[in-house]
This record gives sequence, C-alpha cells and structure tokens, in this order.
Amino acid sequence: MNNYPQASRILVAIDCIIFGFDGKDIKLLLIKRNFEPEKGKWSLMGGFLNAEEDLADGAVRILYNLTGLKDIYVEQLETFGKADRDPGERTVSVVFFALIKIDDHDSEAVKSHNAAWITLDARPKLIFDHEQMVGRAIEHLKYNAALHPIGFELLPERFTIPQLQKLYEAIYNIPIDRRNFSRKLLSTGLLIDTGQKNNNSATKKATLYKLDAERYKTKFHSFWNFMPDSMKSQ
Amino acid sequence: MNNYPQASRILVAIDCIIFGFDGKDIKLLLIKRNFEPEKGKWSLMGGFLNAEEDLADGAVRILYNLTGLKDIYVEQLETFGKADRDPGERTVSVVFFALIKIDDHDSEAVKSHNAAWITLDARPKLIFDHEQMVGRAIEHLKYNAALHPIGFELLPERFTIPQLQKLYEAIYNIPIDRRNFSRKLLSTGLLIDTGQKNNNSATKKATLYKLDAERYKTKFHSFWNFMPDSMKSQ
DNA sequence: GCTTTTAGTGTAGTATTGACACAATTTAAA
DNA sequence: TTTAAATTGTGTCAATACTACACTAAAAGC
Repeated sequence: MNNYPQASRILVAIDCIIFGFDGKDIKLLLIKRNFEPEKGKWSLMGGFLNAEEDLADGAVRILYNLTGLKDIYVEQLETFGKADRDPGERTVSVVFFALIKIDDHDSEAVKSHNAAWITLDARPKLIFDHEQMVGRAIEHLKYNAALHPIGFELLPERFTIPQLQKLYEAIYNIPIDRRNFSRKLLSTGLLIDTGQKNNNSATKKATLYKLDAERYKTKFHSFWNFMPDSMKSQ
Repeated sequence: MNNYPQASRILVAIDCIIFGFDGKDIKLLLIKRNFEPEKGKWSLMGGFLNAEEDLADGAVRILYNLTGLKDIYVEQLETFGKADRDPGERTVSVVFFALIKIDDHDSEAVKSHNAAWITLDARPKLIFDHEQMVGRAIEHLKYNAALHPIGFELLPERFTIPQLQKLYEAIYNIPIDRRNFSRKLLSTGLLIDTGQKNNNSATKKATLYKLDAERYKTKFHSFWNFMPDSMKSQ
C-alpha cells in the first residue's frame, strides 16, 4: 500500500529535555555520548520513533530508558526540522519537555547511559541544534511556571513553601519576597498541610505540604490573570 | 551515507489551521478534498515535507499555495503522531497555527483548492485526526489571545477598538464591558491613533488605530500577569 | 540561656479591576 | 429640521490584589 508515492520518507527522532531541581539549582540531564555519531560529545537523550509506535509512547520509552521512571510530567515542546540539522541524514526531531523529581531517578540507568545532571550555567556545548532546543525549553519553563502550577513536578511529594520559593528563585534567577510568595501560594488552595515538619532543616522546621490532587487537576489554569473570571475555569 | 540503518523512515506531513475573522465570527479555512485519499471529505490544508525543505518553509509554502499570502502569522502548534492516524501509511503530522487578515487572501487560490471559510460552529466532520487538531488550535487561540497581543493578526491594518472587542467576544464567546476593555487596551501602549475614523459605521464613527510595531515587538509578552514585574520585559 | 538561622504571619499604601452611567456623534426617519 | 436609535467615548467609585516592609517563633549550637 503506497498512497503517496512521490513523498519523502524521513527519519523522525525524539529528543528529551529533562529538568530536575536539587534544592538549589535547576539541572539538566545530559548524556556524554559513548556511541556514534558524535561519540564523546554531549547531547540530549534521544532516539528514533519506531514504525508502529505512537509518538507520545516513544517519548515515554526514551524517558524510561534513561531515568527508570514511568509517570513523569511530559509535554511535547516543539518539532525541529531544519533540512540540515543532522549532517548524517535528514531527520526531523520532536522535542519533549520533562520535569522529574530528581531523587526518584534510577541512578544505575543514568550511569549506564553515561548521563549526568548539569546546572544550566555549567552546561557544555551540545551537538546539532540541541543547544537551541534547550534554550527553547528554558523559555518554556519560565513561561509556564509563571502561569501553571508545574513547579511541583520538580519537588518531592511532600515539600515546604521555602523549598518551592527556592525553586522559583532558581527558575527566574531573582529574589522573591517570602511573605508575598507564601500568601499568593496558599491562596491558590492547591496545598494541603500534611501536619508534618521538614526534619532536614538545622533551624526552625518548615511545614510539609502536599498537592491537593483534585484541585490540581481542576485548577491547573488558575494562575491565569488576563482572562475574565468566567473563563479561568475553562 | 546511512548512519542509522535500523531506524524507520516515515512520512512527515504538514497541516495548517487557518483562522480568520469577518467582524462577527471566527472562521476556519477548510478544504473539501477534490483529490485522493478521502476525496469529497473535508480536511485541513496540508501536504508533505519535502526531502530538502526546512519544516518552517514547508508550512509557509503550503499556506502560500492556499492563500496567496506570504507574511502571515504562523506558529508551530503540535505534532500528531499516533501510529494509526493515517490509515494509508504511517505519517507524522506537524500542525501549524496561522492567523490571517481575512480580506487579504487570494480568493482565486482558495477557490481552486475547493476551500471555504467556515464558522467554528458550522464546521463539518474532518478526516483523520484533523478534528482534534482544530480543537487544540481553538484552545491555543483562547489561551494565547489572553496572554499576548495576537488578536491584531486577525484584523485589518487599521482597526477600531469596538472591532477588537467584537473579536475577543467571538474568541471567548462572552460579552465584555466596553469601558474596561478600552481602558486596559489603551494602557498597553500598543495602539497608535491614526486620526482617521471608520466610515463603515452607520452611526458614530469609531477611531481607527494601528499597531505600534516597535512596541509590539518589544512588549509581545506584556499581557503577562503572574510574573514579577522585573520579568515581564523578558 | 544566649545567639544565630530560618519559618511564619500582619499591615498599610498603591495599583488594578470590575461594575456602572452619562455625554457625544452619526444616520435615518418623522 | 427636529427627533429617535444606534453606537462610540470617557469618568467614578468600591472591591480586590499587589508591593513593601517588620516583627515574632522555633530550633540548634555554643
């Protein structure tokens, strides 16, 4: 069966940008390639879309291979399709954006792929157009963390408000007023006080919160601001 | 040269969602296929990515074919890649989102493609997953028109505030208070009073404005609201 | 029990938003 | 040529949200 005899068949790659947060810095999971092509250079984790595989499944597969995690936050980001972007062969790459709880990943899998968590500032040059992809992803993170409660995806199940604040300060690289941040956050109604305290602290222990999963789903868009109130729920 | 002998080569399609506004309703430019496959059914305008063509150029080519326009507002929206989405052959489709000034299009080109402007409510069933694509595009339009000044792309070069308000009311399907809308809009500093009046009106003639192109570029993100002020300019 | 560090909350001034009413312009009909 | 109908343009007040800022509380180390 060939309905489109004249059209070109092209390699479709999947590349994954994986963000983590160690309590201080935003980090990227990058691999130092121990395979060809571009062996020895740094790149994003990637692979090719299989002939009978759904695109989203391909992303999950590749993320699972590297992190050992299945239920992680993934969004499709953008498809890169410059004709010459891969000098080996014409390849279109669909880039996925993932946020993971950094302590959950399978460090064996990461080691076997020769991967490492690297801060944004310290990141090496990457192959092909992967640098552009990362730039786009950072932009997306900044943009979306301002509008939707995705920051939680980078924190442990139970987290404190100061942790969340440090995360936002890392994303935007600015200091945030503690009191205003806390007030705005609590007013979303997304946090549930677990009654527990954070024992990691050497001084006053902060309250541990968890996400209200129900509200999280229904109020995913609640950071919106320009919309008339009647639209915010849609 | 074949660096990736084991990977699958796949058809890469480009599908375009084209929005227009006639002063009253948001409309989609759809084609009634006079070619195989799915001849006689309605679909989005599309085509295949050529072997040596940049992805973005492919979108521009396809949009030009249908509308006769070159400088239109285009964003890449999302790539659809379910394995079975095209029953003819495995095809990944990159969907583009375009906003055009409806009076500018080349009606000969539209006619020769058997295309028509159809309101969102009246749209027919579409082939494959094109229905989903349109749904995603409408969502994107609602979301982005609230955050960025993209509405202007659907209006003539010179437009009135009441026209713009009708556009927003059509996008969100809600009534908007004239006074508050006007105040918020003018406060963006994006509008330049041309000194002219709209002669189409049968009653009081509204002031014609044009976009301040400079400010439009630098303040494209100025509808943001959750971000700290220091970030809004970035 | 004193010091240091971090967490948690309150308040007052300012800016933005939403709800609302009236005046001005234009055409067409009386 | 006045009057009515439709539409545009602007002002005000109250409620809300935001910003800037200061004090109290808890925990650990000395």
